[in-house]
Amino acid sequence: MSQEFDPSAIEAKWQQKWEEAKIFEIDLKKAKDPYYALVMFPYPSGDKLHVGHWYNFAPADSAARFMRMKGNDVMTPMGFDAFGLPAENYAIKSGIHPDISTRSNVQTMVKQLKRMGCMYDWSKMVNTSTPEYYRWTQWLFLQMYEHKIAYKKEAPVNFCPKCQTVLANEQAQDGTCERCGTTVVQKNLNQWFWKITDYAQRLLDGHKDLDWPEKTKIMQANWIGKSEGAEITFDLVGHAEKLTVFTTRPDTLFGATYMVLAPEHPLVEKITPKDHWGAVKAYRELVAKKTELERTDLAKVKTGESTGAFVINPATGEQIPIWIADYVLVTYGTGAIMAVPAHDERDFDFACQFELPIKPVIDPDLSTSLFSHYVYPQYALAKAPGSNIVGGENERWNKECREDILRGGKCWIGPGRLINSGFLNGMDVDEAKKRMIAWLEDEGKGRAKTTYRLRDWLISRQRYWGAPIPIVYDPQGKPHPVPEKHLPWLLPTDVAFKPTGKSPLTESKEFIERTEKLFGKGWTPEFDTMDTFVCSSFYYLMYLASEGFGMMAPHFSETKEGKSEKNHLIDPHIERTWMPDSMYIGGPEHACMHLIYARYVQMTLKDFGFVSHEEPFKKLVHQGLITNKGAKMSKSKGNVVSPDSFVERHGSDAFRMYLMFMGPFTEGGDWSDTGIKGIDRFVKRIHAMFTANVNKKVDQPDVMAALHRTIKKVTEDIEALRFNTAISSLMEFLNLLDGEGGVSKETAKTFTLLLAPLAPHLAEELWESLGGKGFAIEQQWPTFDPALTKASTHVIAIQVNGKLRGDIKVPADASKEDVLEQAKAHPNVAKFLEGKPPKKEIYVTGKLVSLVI
RNA sequence: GCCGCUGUGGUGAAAUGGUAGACACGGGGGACUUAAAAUCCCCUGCCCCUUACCGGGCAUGCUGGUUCGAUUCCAGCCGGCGGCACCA
Repeated sequence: MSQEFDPSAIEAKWQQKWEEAKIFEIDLKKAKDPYYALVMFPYPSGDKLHVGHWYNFAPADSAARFMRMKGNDVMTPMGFDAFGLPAENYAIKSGIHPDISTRSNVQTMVKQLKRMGCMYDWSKMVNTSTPEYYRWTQWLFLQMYEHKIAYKKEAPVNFCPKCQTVLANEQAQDGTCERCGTTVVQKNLNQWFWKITDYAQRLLDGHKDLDWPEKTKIMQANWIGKSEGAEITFDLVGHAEKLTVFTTRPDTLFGATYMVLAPEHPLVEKITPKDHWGAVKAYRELVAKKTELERTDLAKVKTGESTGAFVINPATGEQIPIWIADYVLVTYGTGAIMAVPAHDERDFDFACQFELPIKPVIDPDLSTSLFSHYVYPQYALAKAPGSNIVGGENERWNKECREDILRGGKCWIGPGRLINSGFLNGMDVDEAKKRMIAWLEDEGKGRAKTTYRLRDWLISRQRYWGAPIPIVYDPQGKPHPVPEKHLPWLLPTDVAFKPTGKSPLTESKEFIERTEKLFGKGWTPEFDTMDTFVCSSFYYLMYLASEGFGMMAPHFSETKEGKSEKNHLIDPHIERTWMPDSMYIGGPEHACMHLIYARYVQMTLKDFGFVSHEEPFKKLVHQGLITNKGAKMSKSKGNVVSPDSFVERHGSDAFRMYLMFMGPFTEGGDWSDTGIKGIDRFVKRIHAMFTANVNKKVDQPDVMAALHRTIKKVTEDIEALRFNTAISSLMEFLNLLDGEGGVSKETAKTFTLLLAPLAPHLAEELWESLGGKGFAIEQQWPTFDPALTKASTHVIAIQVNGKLRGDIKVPADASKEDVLEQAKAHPNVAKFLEGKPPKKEIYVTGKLVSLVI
């Protein structure tokens, strides 16, 4: 019957034909309907491509092929995020230079990717570790420097004393070194930052125009962490200096009974009197020794120390004590808080621990009078109308509070009305916030203030395998940018990979000599390299920067005719045509890193005038995660599944269809190869049907109706990336043809085109054998005739009181009356009607009758 | 703790207010074969009635609600996954 079917041979044949015809190479300037289909570029790991990559790339390719057949000029590029730690760690272990291992990994992965048969435009490939690429990473740094976005300040790094290396946060996760288990220490280094915080509001505002998963936008919004509140200034007792705090609850100022500074706060030394200094210093040292994990452990008891200093609460005029405690973070707000223990859980815990006064200022009970006989149900405090709990009663109050903790009491953080709060009394929380801010502004003691959790981007890495920061220091240590004409500022190669505790580039003689030769004696280069997230923050532009600009034009850094010409990243016309990217597909793990950095860099480039759009990625989709035995695939767990043997056995078409058929693209799942057989059979049956059984002149009307329904379903499903159901509807149609014993040539060709995005090689082979002209991928996507999708008869389900009691077959144009009549006449239905007329009769056209008795 | 997602046969799943389990895998039975593989055909959620046909009941994590009708919408609870986590 069917001739020998050899997917490997077919796939190799068509991959070669596609390449020879260069049909996937896009002329960026001539595109009329540009569609930029982008996937997150991979890291060229020694693990090669695994099924997770396939699960990302293959369906993305199917979607891109579909868009091409719909008539778009589709550009879908591929590249490598090639700088980074794994190659360097491998070099430390093996002595093999990262450039060599990276190039070899890239080569292997390109080969594997080509075996997939995706329609990548390889002429536009990028590799972030090549000088042609990283000259632009450095150019970006210079732009940031010129626009005062790049700045230097001291910041701690994780350092492993045993390995003598700086560790990324992910490598130091539970406070110990990932590799040797040694306790990680914090070291302060002078490092480069990019001011991303200036863009916090724009990063939030931009979300509204993005077709992104809501989940991802929420994650970013939480990461940016906008808080609105007030900054309040407190006068210190006996000092000229003032203490400023940030609070989201200015309404509770009357309830602020003490202050807390972060242990690292600079005022601590100035305000602590001698008799408290010993204890304060000891506490600071204790905190400094704690690991990040110990410090952020929520289960632990709160610790702290009194400074012996006081401030004046501007609302009450009372003196309140200043403490230091490590539950206050020096990195957020002003590094200091006003503590309102009655209405903040952390302050409440702390106050109970150290017996500090707790003064309620919010009455949670909105339904009863302001002067209810107790303040909180939890506290069960007797309270006379109008009395002030704190005044003169601190001792008793604390005692009862502590008893209450033993009973599981808590503070009140919800809404309510203000009490014990002078001019705020009786107001609700929102109103009181506004009134308090207005009062503070009038008094010159505070103002409305918005704070973000987002921190500036630390881009310095004390690592070798990254783009060198293009900065040199004069003999006085003042930084100067490396002029653009010296880009790429090459990564030196005379470096051994033995960790010394310093940035590896400090070992390079060539690097230091080069700097002195160009800039003068005593000048030194910046020895740190850039975070790899910098490299990946603009790579989507570099794919487009191929003609006369960007990567292919290093000469652009030269001056022409003595004029100083500005370096441009990208041809403005191409940028306007192709950006923002039409579809971006990649993993959700990048929600708060790459996907924020790329948006930020795009915004800065727009501000500098190099691009025309504020947002790089208009539509974003996350593919699901493929796990193995419930765990994320990783080399260290030894559970990485290689696609190669499956591809060899079943072919790329079958393997990619299997991945798509497994379930919804965005959901992923646990890896299992049971079921690949089903797709294997499907592929073989398709081949048999459309080579040996194209034996009909015309197809029956019901076959034609099914065909048009299939076109409709497959079109809508691929558009929505529902590849699993697209494939199952093709299976259903093939099952129907099997029943018919054959198919017409016209229908065979249409089916072949429907298959083309999903099984591209097989589709080409069938297209050729059916006598189609050109490539299948170059054909118009089939359209359906809505009139033909309609069936001539309907099966109507009949429900009595919501339960299915039978069904009837009626012509599609049957009237409601006829259908109801027939439904009631159905013997099993009549049995349940018991001869009585139904109370209610509902007819859903073409589908169902519902009778109520 | 907070935020988000998720829960359906032995398995992957489908159906987003209208016949729950499409399409597959696996399993059982049969055909072909010396045999196996491959291929093809039939059966396959659980329970009850029945020789059989025809029927009936239960079932989408749990408990309620809205509706003629709920896997789908609403409320509360339980389990799983992911993110953030002393952010004032």
